[in-house]
Amino acid sequence: MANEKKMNFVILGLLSHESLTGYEIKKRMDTTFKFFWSASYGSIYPTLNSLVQDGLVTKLDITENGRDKMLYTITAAGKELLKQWLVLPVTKDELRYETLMKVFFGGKIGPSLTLEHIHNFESKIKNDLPSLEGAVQKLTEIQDEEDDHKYFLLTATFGKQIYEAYLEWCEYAKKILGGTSSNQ
Amino acid sequence: MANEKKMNFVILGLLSHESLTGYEIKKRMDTTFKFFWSASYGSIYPTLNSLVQDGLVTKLDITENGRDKMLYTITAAGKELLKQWLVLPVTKDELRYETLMKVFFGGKIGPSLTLEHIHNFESKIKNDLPSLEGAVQKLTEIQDEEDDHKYFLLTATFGKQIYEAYLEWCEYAKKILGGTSSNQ
DNA sequence: TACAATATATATCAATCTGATATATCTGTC
DNA sequence: GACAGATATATCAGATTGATATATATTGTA
Repeated sequence: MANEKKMNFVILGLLSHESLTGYEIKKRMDTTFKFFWSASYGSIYPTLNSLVQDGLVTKLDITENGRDKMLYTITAAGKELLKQWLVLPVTKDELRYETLMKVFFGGKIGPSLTLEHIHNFESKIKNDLPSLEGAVQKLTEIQDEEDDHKYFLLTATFGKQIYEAYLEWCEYAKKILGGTSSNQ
Repeated sequence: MANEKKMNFVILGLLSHESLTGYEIKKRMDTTFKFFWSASYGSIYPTLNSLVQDGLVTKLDITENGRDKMLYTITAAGKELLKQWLVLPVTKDELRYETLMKVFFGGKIGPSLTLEHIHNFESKIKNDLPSLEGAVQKLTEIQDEEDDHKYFLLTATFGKQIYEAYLEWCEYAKKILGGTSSNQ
């Protein structure tokens, strides 16, 4: 249990909220989870198959609008295993920023080319920030005390706050690197 | 070139500053790079061998204190390839926080158990913050305009600022989750 | 109406990386 | 002299990515 792969639990978690297809699971990752987790189809589909094999999820072949889909639903055993995993201590929190790596070695290419990486980073953050702000706004308005919304609000707020910190750092970086006229 | 693995360039970058053993490379990752990049021995040693094969790095078998070491040194070709990679646009910046995942699904286990994850997260951040603050302090005092220190300062400052943002979020999370008396 | 572009949907695989494990020597200390 | 901890290298099963392939439905537009 302790060393089972995490993708199992990420998918069980999503399915604990509602039944989904593999494609929909990928979409959730690319939107809701975007800033703290990601996964590729190459891990989602094989994981779903193994979860079915282990009786943690059931697979239903449905046809919608003349299109074939596999709808996955979590079982009681799946819910139980998810809970067991959720209480285990976190094993890894990882930040892997290629931008920071290129900034670290920026002395090899000079301030002007390094600033390009920082501008690209800033653009991506500015592009993603509004959806996080919207999520925080929407979740703040909900008053329901019983629901999961508190937890969703916490993750969205995390994203909003660190993205704002990123933008502050970008301003600082531009000040530090932009003051020089040399390009190499 | 565009799709060569990143570990090549991380190692070339470190070796562009000074010659190192595989063990020392790992140590740099675990200290200096800790908060924005990591690597295991299982990728470092094989990568070093392939870099030697490609003529980007030379390997020197030395004996120090009666102990055998392999010292790796970057070649001119290696320096050139590193520069070419550094100017390429960043392909991926990734945050993968298991803590956030467990907070997101916190409704399944309740506020009390979710708070434990947040406390653990907070402890780790508080433990790592002083070394980042020390690095920022030290690098700020350096006045040398020609050196790489500006770039090191930028990465250290990034770490300091986001770690501070994390701690602010922890306070907020404790307020949101701590106010309830229910434990499930 | 025809066409292109995009979204929906699943599947597979080589290349890569992690985490664990193994082995061996050196250093400090009790 | 026994033990823990640091130094040093190596390998491998299992997990994951990024690319690629295939096929149908929907939407916009000319």
